Amino acid sequence: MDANNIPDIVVSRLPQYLQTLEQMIKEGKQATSSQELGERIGISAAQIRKDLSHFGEFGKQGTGYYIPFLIDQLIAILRVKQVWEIVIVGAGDLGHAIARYQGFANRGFRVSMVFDNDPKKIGTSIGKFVVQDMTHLVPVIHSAGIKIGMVTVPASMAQVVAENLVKAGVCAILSYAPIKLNLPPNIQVQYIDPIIQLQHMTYYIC
Amino acid sequence: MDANNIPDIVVSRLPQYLQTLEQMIKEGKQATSSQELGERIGISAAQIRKDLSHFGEFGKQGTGYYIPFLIDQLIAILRVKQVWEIVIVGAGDLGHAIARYQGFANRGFRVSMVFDNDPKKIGTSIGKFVVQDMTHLVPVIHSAGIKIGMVTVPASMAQVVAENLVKAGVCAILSYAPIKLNLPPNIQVQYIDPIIQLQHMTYYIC
DNA sequence: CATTGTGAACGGGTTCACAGCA
DNA sequence: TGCTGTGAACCCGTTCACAATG
Repeated sequence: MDANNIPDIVVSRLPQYLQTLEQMIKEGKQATSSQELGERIGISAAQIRKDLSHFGEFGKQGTGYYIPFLIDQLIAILRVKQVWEIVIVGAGDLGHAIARYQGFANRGFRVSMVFDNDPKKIGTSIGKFVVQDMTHLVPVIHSAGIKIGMVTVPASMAQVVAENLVKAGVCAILSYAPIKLNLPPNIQVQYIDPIIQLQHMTYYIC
Repeated sequence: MDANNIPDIVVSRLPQYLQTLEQMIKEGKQATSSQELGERIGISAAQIRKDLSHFGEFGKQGTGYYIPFLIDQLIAILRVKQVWEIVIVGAGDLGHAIARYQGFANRGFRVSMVFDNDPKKIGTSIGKFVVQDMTHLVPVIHSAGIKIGMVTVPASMAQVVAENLVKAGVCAILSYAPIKLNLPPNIQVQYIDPIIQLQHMTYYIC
């Protein structure tokens, strides 16, 4: 069990483990093995054992892993024991879809606010949210203490929006805009761009 | 320049290169170097040169790369010279958002059809599409010759939907459902699950 | 003279294989 | 007996460093 130099690629697999284990619980399973989990996810059993060993000893020889316990450990490691509030910037189709998505609950997140700069959208309702004016973004988010932002504005606005989120104290950004954001190194950034993934697949296709 | 054993991780970077190069063109740039491109994307210059060298010699010593030429080569390598038709299964909020997204054009893709199994949705319009009955999914997609599908149905339906897409001749699937799909190995599958990416970030956050 | 393309060196993540334990 | 945790071996992608060249 290392102290604190865990490879990022290991961390990136933990949410997958968590997702699959929660699926197993839904199916009524109580226990599993590194082999079973590996087959299900599509990686080797040794990989899973080695990954988990960075954080502790969660299994029992001869028995495997008790799923509720392992889930609990992963939730603690990934720091999703608490529920993180999320702000969405961009109330277009995509922002709408995310704001209304029911899948955040029970996985550690909750959408709390939605912003846009379009006067036609400001003040309108999306589910239980009222779209707020982006002009007030920095102070509002700051005083709410929200640390995670999702960017669903057009590419041309994404950089400015991201910078404002950082000013507001946000330190993790998930961007749907197809451009690289330039932000301080202490800010976590991840991207979702379906076209990048589609182009990856067309290289191999048929 | 290898024949055909290019590491998948290399392929996965090509769409990023393409995206950044297209951005550069928009900014009026005509030429670049591995160093400049690398700084922009956040990877080393050697990495970029080595990656590209798998496919050919696209640069000039002392000069760098002529951007329009490199873009053209990448488009050919990724097989997005043609426009790929896409079918969306699931006409919920997310399916709506994707169907109406204007960003596919010029990047090699076009949404062609939308399906759902909800009688209330079948027959309604989303932009220029009429939502079709999922019951007819297999023959309709098959005869249209569509090879790429996007799955935007609830997790509980995703596996069945994906299997139907495969039956219909689809060989690349981009799934937004938070479960691992079990499909034949010759089918390309990619996933988009924002929560997985959020949990990855919360490990490091603040 | 700046920058590419590339063989060689390096490094770190993955796999192996087995001791240890329930 | 079955399966974990882990040091060691292995492998493969990244970086280095430089000859080649427009």
